[in-house]
Amino acid sequence: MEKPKYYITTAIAYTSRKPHIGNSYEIVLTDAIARFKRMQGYDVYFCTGTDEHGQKIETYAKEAGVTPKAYVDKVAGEIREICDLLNTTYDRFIRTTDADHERAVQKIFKKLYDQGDIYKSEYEGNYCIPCESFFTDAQLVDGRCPDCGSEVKRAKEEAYFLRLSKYQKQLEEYIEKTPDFIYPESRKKEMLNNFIKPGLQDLCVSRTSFKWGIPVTFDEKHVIYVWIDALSNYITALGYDPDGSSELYKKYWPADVHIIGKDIVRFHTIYWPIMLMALGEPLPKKVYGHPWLLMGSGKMSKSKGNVIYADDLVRRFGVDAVRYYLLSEMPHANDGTISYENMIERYNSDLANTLGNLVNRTVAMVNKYFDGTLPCCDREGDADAAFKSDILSALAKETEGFDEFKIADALEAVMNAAKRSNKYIDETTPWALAKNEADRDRLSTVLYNLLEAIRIIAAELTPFMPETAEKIRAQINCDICSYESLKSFGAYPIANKVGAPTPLFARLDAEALLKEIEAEQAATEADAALKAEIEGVAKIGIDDFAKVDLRVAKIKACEPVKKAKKLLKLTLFDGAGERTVASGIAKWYKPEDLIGKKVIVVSNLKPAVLCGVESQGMILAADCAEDDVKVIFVDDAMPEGAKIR
RNA sequence: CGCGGGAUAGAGCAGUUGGUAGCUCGUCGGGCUCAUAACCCGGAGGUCGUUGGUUCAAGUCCUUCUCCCGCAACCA
Repeated sequence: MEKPKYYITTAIAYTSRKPHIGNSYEIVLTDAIARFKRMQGYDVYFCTGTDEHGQKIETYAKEAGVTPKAYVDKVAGEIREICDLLNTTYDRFIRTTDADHERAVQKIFKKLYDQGDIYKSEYEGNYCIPCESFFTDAQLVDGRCPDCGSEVKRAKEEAYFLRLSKYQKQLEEYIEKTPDFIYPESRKKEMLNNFIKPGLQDLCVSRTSFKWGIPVTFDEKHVIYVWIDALSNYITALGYDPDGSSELYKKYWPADVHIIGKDIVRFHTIYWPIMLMALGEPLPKKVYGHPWLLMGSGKMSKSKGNVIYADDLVRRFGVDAVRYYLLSEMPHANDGTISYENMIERYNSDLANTLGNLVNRTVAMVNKYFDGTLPCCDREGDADAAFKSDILSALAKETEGFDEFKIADALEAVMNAAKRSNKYIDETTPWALAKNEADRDRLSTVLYNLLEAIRIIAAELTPFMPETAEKIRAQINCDICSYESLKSFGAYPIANKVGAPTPLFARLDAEALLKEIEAEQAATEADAALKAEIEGVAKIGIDDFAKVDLRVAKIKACEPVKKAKKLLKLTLFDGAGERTVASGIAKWYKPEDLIGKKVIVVSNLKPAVLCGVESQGMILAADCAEDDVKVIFVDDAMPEGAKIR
């Protein structure tokens, strides 16, 4: 019988910069599922890759002084290295700059255009000249540019559009009729209520404002914008072609699941299905929007200085420990937090103590009492039936966990089997049996049961920790690990001679390690700060500084800005008159703290509209620490309007 | 009232269709000595954020408020 197929994908990673550990979670998660499905007997195709076009990359490349292609080659290389470092088993690593992808995307675009689903029109919007950007009416703030506050001009730009509206109803029906399509469930409502039901606007799918993209074949001044380019990777990777797709495509499409971050659920459950409908192709069966991995309390970001990279973690803890930690610590729906403390704790208690020690003590006993080979396995005892049944029940729990994308639960089921095995050792006290020659067969049976349990555990652990599973198999000298062999007890060959007991995970000294990490972080932070100082701030001449007009001003009035969390609206007297300034300091100051105080205002800053308030300048404040800002107050004796230089 | 998610033991989290509040770590006590100062058992610790309600019964359903966090947007 032919194996059932299973097509699984991650989102493709944007090649703007090196991804941090949060970005890497997705590939590990997907890999665990892919490996499990393979173990279950599915014919799995696992696709991941990189999204490499767009204006942002064009800009970054320019800043770096290299071509966009050179830039993305470098970052895509880094991303792929991380995937490999994390021991992930993707079948294809697609890049949106791959020739086959580009060709297919152009054909898709043409097909949709020819059949009228893509049409040429004008992007009519409000154009801000300084920002060189278009904004919709909804984006404008008081009729001005939301970025710089300048006046905008009604302008038109030629662009191609995809008719989302035409498929809206069809999509709505599909989502409602396919309850499993969007997962977790909570996101489904969000999509339907917030985006689909209010009505879909046709999607702008081309750009003329930058060049770094796949050209539209029949209209060279346009490049294909991210949607059609990036989303279609899931089919082009398999060899989709409007003129006749590959066998690979016919075999694997539709995807069984797209694993993506929760932030892009919208694109995958609205734009992508509609593209497929327009192409007349089947829709993916499921889209799983996984939660975010947070570092400490906030999202990981470079500016917060709390970024952790996969390679740092792997270097310190080993690849399987990192995989274990990511997979066990992430809830299936809520965001998860990671920290070094927690990571070390889990490493010691779960990997070193529970799992590593179980294998170690068992193998040690088999060697110590029987020289590595057990004589028999048929002297049953009271504890055995319950033990075997508990061990065997792990498989169903693990399977259920994977089926529901509750990967941490699946992993926990396996680790519980290891705990159960430790308990069995206590129940049967092999060291006591060893003292009595009459109990020799019983002792052998107990150890056999343990080896068999370990065999099962190692197999079940493979999707999460492939290297460790392999090490365990080497120690027990048995590589029987098929899914079928996990359903009943006793596949371990009695005649096998076990290897030498070698600790799988050495315990970590938490205190020493944390100290070391702290020191290292402090060093890199200092490095980064220094670097920023040297590189980030270019030297300016006195004439540049002279362009900035700083004045002493008195705060006459102050109030919070409605609909803005961070802004305070200040009314300043600068000697010549009153002016309004919006300042993002609401978190640190109350209006009454400020009224009457004197501050420094940048008086010749171009006005900007923020949350409906026109801000005519800015007041100076210092970033004192992570998340701490202090306004610079000046001596009350300084007259309003005094120029500062 | 912009949208959405949270608030459960010292910490981190589970709690499906309402029916005795659980897990991991930590902590305290005990057991064991095969093993990586590991393993096993037990105890303590929670008015499930707040107010009111529905019900025989509410962590779970409805309601008031408070506080956190994402997104949108705005740290001029």
